[in-house]
Amino acid sequence: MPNLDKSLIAGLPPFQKLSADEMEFVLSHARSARYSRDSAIFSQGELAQSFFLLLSGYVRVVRTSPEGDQVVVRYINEGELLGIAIAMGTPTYPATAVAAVDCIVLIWPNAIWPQMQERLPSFCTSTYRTIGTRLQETHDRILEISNEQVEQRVARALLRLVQQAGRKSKDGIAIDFPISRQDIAEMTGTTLHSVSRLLSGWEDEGIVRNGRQKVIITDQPQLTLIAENRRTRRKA
Amino acid sequence: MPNLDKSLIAGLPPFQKLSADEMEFVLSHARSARYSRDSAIFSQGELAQSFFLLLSGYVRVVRTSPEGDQVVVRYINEGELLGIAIAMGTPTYPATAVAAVDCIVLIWPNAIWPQMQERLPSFCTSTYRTIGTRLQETHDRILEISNEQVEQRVARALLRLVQQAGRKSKDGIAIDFPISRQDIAEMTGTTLHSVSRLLSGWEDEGIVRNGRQKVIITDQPQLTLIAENRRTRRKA
DNA sequence: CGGCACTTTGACAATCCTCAAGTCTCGTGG
DNA sequence: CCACGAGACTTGAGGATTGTCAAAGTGCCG
Repeated sequence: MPNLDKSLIAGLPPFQKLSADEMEFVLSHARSARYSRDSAIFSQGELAQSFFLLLSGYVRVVRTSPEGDQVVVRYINEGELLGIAIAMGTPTYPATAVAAVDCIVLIWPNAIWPQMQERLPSFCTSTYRTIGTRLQETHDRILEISNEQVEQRVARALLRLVQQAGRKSKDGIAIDFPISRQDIAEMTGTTLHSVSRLLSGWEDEGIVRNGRQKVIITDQPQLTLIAENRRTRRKA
Repeated sequence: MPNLDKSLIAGLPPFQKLSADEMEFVLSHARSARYSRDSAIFSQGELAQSFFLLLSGYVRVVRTSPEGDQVVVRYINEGELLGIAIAMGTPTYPATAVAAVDCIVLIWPNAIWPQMQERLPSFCTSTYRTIGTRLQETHDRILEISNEQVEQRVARALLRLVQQAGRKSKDGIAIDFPISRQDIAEMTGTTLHSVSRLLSGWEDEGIVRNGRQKVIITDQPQLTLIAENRRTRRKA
């Protein structure tokens, strides 16, 4: 196993308060792996044997219903944990994680979780905070889907993506990973057709620029207006 | 402070594995309180200073958006924890808890959480499992709202209520607490009007019997059919 | 260069929300 | 005990939003 350097994880929230020794301990039990774009890091229903930290790239987490419908649960950024079924007492992964771009992850076997709980309480606290935050974000999403129009929801989703994974390009702010209309639809509870229509309309108004699996936001203030104005009927 | 008897909590999942001494310890830090119907146990945004266990009654947990829209996050049953912001590292309560009927709760100050973490790991593990389960249920709800019609969603919500708080009555299975059309609407992301129409229709078909803040399910198999029989929203 | 996946766009329709007007139930106070 | 009022519920009409169906572009990879 290659040596993993402390600089990989130093400064990341989960490891914020750890001493050099403790980071050594953490890394000594981790291995790293590379996942190429569109490959699965773990799959829904699979027995959870490890938990993960994303070192580089972006991961899309997808949940599938028994009927085969899907939603995008979230996108994971660099430095975030994923697959932490062990911390939730779940024997299997509750969703599927797919590399949205080529990714590098650290992997720990679930077996060391008890030790970490004992020796690194600050790490665990951080993990539980992460789960709590995600629960609340999910509730906010239910509020959104329940009470807002498709237009607002898509606008908000884009703004969140900009916030989370925006990268300055010369035309505006681009989402830093490939994302399809279908993906956006699965984030907002609508269809790819509606998303496509909205994006086309916004492009005509100079708010975004569209491409294949690509969205560039060129007028964020205007998009924010759309997200907040419930029920602004704009005509051609 | 009145003496709290171990029999109050013995057998409840969070305290399953505790010794008599440990239960003594837990109870020595708890106080009990009574909340009358429609009163708030804690409020969204309020500084979280305690966590709770519902001994008797039912509690409705509601989340409100900045715009004032509400959704019912869940109903809490007897024996369940609520207001466990401390376990999620949240300084304030993320939702409001309202007594759906007269309730009795146990209350612990957040200050003793660190001690419990240290002395009663099984209790904490159970708490984290609870949070994990709720996160997954919430994701399932997003799947439902995103992909199913109003009719299916309301049917499913009723079935879940039956499962969770069904009580045999001579006509069928009644929901064991008062629940309005508006409440059901806020559970399913629709309007009280749509819920009312559906329930009226189902009453005509002999599937339910309706009353003021009351629903009795008389034909559960038929309702299950409605919940599952969905016009799929699938794409090519 | 061919094929595939992604995207766009039009036409149409239905689900479900909004608005509006009642009716019914129940608790409270006279 | 009865009347009253407020909150809960029902129901109808109408139409906007947005999903469905269909078909044709378009960019990209091998």
